[in-house]
Amino acid sequence: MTSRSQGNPPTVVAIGELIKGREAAARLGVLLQEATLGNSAIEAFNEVLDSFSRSISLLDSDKPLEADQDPAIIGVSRKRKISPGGGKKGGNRRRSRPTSLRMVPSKTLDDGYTWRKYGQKEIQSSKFPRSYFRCTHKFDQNCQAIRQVQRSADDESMFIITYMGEHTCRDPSMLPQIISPSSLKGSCLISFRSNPTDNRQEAPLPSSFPSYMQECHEDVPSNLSPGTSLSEYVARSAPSNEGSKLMIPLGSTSDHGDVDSGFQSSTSSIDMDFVTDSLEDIFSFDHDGFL
DNA sequence: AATATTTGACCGAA
DNA sequence: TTCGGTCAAATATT
Repeated sequence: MTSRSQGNPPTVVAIGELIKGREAAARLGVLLQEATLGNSAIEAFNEVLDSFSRSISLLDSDKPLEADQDPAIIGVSRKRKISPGGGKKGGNRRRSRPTSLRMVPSKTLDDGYTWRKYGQKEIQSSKFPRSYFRCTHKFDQNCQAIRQVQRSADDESMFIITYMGEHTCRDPSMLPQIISPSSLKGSCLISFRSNPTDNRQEAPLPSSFPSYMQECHEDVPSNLSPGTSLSEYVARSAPSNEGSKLMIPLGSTSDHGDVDSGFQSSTSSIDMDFVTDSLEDIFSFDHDGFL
């Protein structure tokens, strides 16, 4: 049955509606960015998202958001239970709570990283299946980044991409385009469409569906029960206006106590440095439309 | 041949 | 128990 907030159907439905509204607002945010509107517009947009998130977390009292913090980056720590497992197939290790979580609405699945799909699952609260990706370099370089991709319940041309963990890999093929994969502010997304050298997709979205065929094929079985009620923790950004500068939200590494990974310490900051630096140089970001 | 995806089973948490 | 996340064999793609 409805796992979270069960036993309270109206609330569940309300939450679902709020989540839909939030997704729609998030999409609007993308458009706002593309339109390069002023700060005030984006601020207003952020407020809308914030209201949605707050309402959702209020209603969903069973699962209070880690509020007060930037909801777009929920850092939680739970010890992973290592079960002997041994021999048997199947996931004997359920994913321990990620050190960071960011939800990003996007039209394309390309974010400059290389992902390997490792699963797909129909989920109760959505009519579309959820796909699970891990970084291609998980074993290569012990990169712990994963992401979940799900088509938006409201607008199937949009995806809600949930990033968990951080990239500790340094794949040369992705360096020049690493550029803020999850954008800033958690719910806004930058659409970079400039990488002639790389064959990675990046679709301007000509037709109805995004062309993200390079590494993933969401086929959308497109039939499932009419999941009216969603129950996801929705992450959103807080008005943390750092410096109106583009920033790569790799961080928030503050404290995971649980993931091993020996060498991830400084890599991210190095990359950030490199990226921000070269980006400003190459692309000359003057996005005043950004916060 | 190597590499990536699909898909059902397994597992832990709620 | 159900639900969602992961594994890994089978299959597809390169």
